[in-house]
Amino acid sequence: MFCGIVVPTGRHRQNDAAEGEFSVTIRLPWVDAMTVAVSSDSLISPRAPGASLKSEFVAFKVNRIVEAASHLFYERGYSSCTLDNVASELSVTKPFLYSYFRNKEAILAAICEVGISEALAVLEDVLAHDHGSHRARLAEVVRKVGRIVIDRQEYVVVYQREMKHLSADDYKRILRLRHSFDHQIGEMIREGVASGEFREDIDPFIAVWIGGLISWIPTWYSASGQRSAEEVIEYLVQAALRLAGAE
Amino acid sequence: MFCGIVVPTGRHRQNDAAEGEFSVTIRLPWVDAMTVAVSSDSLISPRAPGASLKSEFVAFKVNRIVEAASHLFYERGYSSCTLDNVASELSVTKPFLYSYFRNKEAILAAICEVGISEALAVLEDVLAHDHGSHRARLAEVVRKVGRIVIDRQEYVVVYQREMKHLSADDYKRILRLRHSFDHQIGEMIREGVASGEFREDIDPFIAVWIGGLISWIPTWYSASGQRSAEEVIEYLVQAALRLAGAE
DNA sequence: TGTAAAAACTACTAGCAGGTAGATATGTTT
DNA sequence: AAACATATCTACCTGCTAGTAGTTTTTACA
Repeated sequence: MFCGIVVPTGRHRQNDAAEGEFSVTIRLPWVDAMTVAVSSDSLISPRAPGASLKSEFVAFKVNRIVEAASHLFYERGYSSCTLDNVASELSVTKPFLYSYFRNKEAILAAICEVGISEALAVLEDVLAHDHGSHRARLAEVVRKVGRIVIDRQEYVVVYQREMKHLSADDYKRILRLRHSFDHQIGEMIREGVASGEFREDIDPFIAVWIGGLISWIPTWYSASGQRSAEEVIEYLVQAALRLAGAE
Repeated sequence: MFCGIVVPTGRHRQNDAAEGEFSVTIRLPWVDAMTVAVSSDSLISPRAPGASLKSEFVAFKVNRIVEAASHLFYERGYSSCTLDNVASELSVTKPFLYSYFRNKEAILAAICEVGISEALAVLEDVLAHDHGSHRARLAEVVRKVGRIVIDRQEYVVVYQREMKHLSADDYKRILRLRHSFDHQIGEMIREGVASGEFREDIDPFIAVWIGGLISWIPTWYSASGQRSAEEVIEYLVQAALRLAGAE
């Protein structure tokens, strides 16, 4: 709609009530990172119900910024990539970015949050449902998280490499998400061992090794390479089960 | 000796012949990255035989620079870390660095080369000796490379994260080393499968998964953490053998 | 079509960081 | 001790980049 960022929609309509409600969350014009991951639609998460068209516009633009920045941060590194680079990638100008993000670091925080919050959501979804066995549950978590790190490849790599540039507050917030994820994975494996489905003689920190398998994928996987994402994920699941001694 | 970089030696002696010979390799004062990894002593590789005392001084200072830069690049990232930071870490000045390295990127190249060239040396050493079985040979390679990535933790992480900032030439040179390493590991595993010692139904790219296990260690291992390096390495070997189906 | 509000832009600043020229200090040899 | 060579430093330049103030353009709606 504006300057290369075309909002995909039909008619514009003002919804004052909804806008008022939502401004608590969106905090225009300083959209903070937390909100980004939750409120954006197509790329990052489902449309927030009850959001006004206007806030959807904002979420859409925020998303496009995060997407473009993620790609450039991935290629050139966070510190070497200028906001002018990001802006020109989107055919907008730097002050445009500043009307959606407090500063450069806030864009990074939004990127870092994508991968980990999606992984956490998937994990909690799997844990909430019954899968018959601990083995099946582990396989399902690994399969889904594997899918995320492949789909969000650039986000994940940027997160891994550039997290040190986050402000203290953002760093703590994102680390909390990460710890919650790690903790739940660890628990899941402990339960599998206790149930007798996984071998008892495995490394008590086996979750770390499985995490390595998964975390390393985004650095070597190439969408244009020989192996399809599906193939990689199947072998990943096989490798994870073998590490857990649950073949 | 000068300004915080104390060369640990007794007397100074001039050895014109040796100096002349060596200047081919050392190329004073523009020591390039290749030479660094080969010519430096205590930290990176054994003393080059026949080197003059003078060239040892140079190698020592180059080493100290690489060490300090590696640490700061690890903590702050390559692009965010200034050469003034590196210089003040060593209590020297920026032009001092420039008399040992062509530019900032050359320091990065030296860092990147440490881990991969050591790993390659270890791999070729293991392959040159008989280990009785393919299983034992794989275990030995994994054990030794695991030790390197732990000992050279910061170097390896900087390499993984910052390689994109290398000049095209340095990039190509270091990537060649890396490819040679990957290729030989792949061959080793193929031989193990062919011999019947490893399972046949494993992922043909299993070396990539084992590589992930190893490459991920430097990002989570902490020398001050609960687990000793030896313990981590033993579990690493166990995990690698299990992935190869060679328990 | 006119008008007010929102969105985006142009043009700028201040500070920083890579890199260098020339001065100074240190060591060596006779 | 003088003279030369080497090593290191001081002081600077230049280009770049995060962030901003104020102006212009676009949109929504009467």
